[in-house]
Amino acid sequence: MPGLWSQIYQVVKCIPRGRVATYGQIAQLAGLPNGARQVGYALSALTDPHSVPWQRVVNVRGEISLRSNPDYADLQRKLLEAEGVVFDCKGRISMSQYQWRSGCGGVFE
DNA sequence: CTTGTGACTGTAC
DNA sequence: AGTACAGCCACAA
Repeated sequence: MPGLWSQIYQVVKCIPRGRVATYGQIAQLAGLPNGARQVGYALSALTDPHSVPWQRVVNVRGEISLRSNPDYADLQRKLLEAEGVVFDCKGRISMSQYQWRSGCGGVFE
């Protein structure tokens, strides 16, 4: 039985390439309807960034959040652009166009 | 157990 | 559009 954080990581891994998801969305899919902050905390505590597409997680406004590491924010944007995600002049993503619509195999739908 | 902190979100001004 | 505040949850001290 995986813990809540493992559940969060699992959901993040389900985000398809070229798509993004919000913290609240992931929280809900992971079983934490009000745990958006916890999702951020889980990602900040990520010990294995290599196996989790954390770059596909953004806030509900379509912006990159990263508070303590603006350095990583730049990396996140680069990675997303490499996947085909386009940022507008204000550094935001068109969520209506890129937000991931859950479809992890049937359970989440 | 209480307090502070954080990669969040929604409402109000 | 931006700023301020208040809920929210898990973790460290």
